Amino acid sequence: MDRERGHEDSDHLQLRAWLRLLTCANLIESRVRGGLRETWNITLPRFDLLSQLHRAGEDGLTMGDLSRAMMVSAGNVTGLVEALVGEGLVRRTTSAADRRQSRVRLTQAGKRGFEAMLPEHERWIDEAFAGLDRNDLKRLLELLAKLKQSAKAAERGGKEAA
Amino acid sequence: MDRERGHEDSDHLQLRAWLRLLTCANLIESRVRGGLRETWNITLPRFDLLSQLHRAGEDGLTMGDLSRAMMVSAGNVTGLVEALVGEGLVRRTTSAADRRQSRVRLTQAGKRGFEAMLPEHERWIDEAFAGLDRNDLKRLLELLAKLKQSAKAAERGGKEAA
DNA sequence: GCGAGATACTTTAAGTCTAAAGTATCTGAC
DNA sequence: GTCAGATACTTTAGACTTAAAGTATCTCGC
Repeated sequence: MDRERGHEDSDHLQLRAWLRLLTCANLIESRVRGGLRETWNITLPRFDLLSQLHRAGEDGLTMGDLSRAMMVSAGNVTGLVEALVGEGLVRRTTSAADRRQSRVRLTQAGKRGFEAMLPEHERWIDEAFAGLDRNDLKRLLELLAKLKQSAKAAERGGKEAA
Repeated sequence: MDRERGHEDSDHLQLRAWLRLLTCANLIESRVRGGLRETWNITLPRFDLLSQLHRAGEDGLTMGDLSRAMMVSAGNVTGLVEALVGEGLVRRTTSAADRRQSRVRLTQAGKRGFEAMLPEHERWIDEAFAGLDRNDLKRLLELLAKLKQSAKAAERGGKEAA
C-alpha cells in the first residue's frame, strides 16, 4: 500500500518541473533576444512593451497598465518608455482627468515597425515549439493554466501570511 | 484600413503557450526572489550559483561550467563569483594543469548557509506547484522535456542558418 | 474646504545581464 | 620548437531590473 511513499516524498517533482520550466524559458528567450538584436537591433523588453501597446489598440495603456502587463516594476517602465519615446516609436500624453497618469500609445512608426517584426517573432516561437504537436500544445496550455493559478494563489498566501 | 474587433481564428497555440510559460516563470521567480531577499538577504543569481556548486560537490566547478549550468554569459559569472568570494561563501583556485581555468568551490560557511536555505526554497516551489497533482507534474515534466529538446534543436538550426 | 491617506509615477542605488573586445594560456600542425 | 588558432576567462559599455524612497495628484471623510 505505502510501499512507494518513501520514494514519493523524495522525488522532488515540483523542483524538477521548476528547473525544467526555467531552462525552457531561458532557451527560448535567448533565441528571441538574439533574433531581435541581429535582425532589428531592438531589445526584448522594448519589443515586449511595443507588443503590449499594439494589443491595447488606439487608446494605449497607462504606465501602471504596462507595469502590470509586463510584470515588471513601475520604475522599469519609466525608463523603457523614455527610450522608446526617444526612438519615436511611442508617444506619451498626460491624462486630463487624472494628472498623475499618463497614457502611452504607439506612433505610426511604432505600429509599422512592430507589425514588421511580428511575423518573424512568431516564426521563432513556432520553431522552438516545433517538436510539440497540437495535442501536446493543448495539454501544455492546460497544465500551465493550472500552474499559473496555483502560483498566483501561493503568492497571495505568502503575502497574507506576512 | 480595417479596424479589427477580434483576432482571426488561427489559434497561435505556440505563441500562447510561450506567453503562459513566461507568466508562470515570472510569477514563481518573483516569489522566490522576494523570499530569498526577505529571509536571507541574498539575491537569486547568487543563490543559484551556490546551488550549482552544492550539487557539484567537493570538486566544485570551473567558471565555464558555471556559465553553462546557469545559462548566463561568462562575464556575468565573473562578477557573481567575485561577490560571493567577498562574502566568504565561495573560494576560488587557479587550476595547476591549465592555468587559464579556475575552480570554484563552496567554503564551509557557503555550504552551511546554502543548506540552511534549501528547505525553505523548496517549500516555496512546492507551494507554487501545489495545485498540480503527481500525475499533472509527471505530464508537465514530459512536455517540458520535449519542449527543451525542441527549443535546443531550433537554436542550433538558427545558428547554422546564419 | 481641508487634511490624511491612497495612488501614479519618478528617482536612486545597487545588482544583474549581455555582447564584444581584450588578455593569458594552451594545442596541434608543421 | 614555433606559431596560428582555439580556449578560458576578464573587462567594458550599455541596457535592464528591482526595492525603496521621493514627488505630485487625487479621494474621501468630516
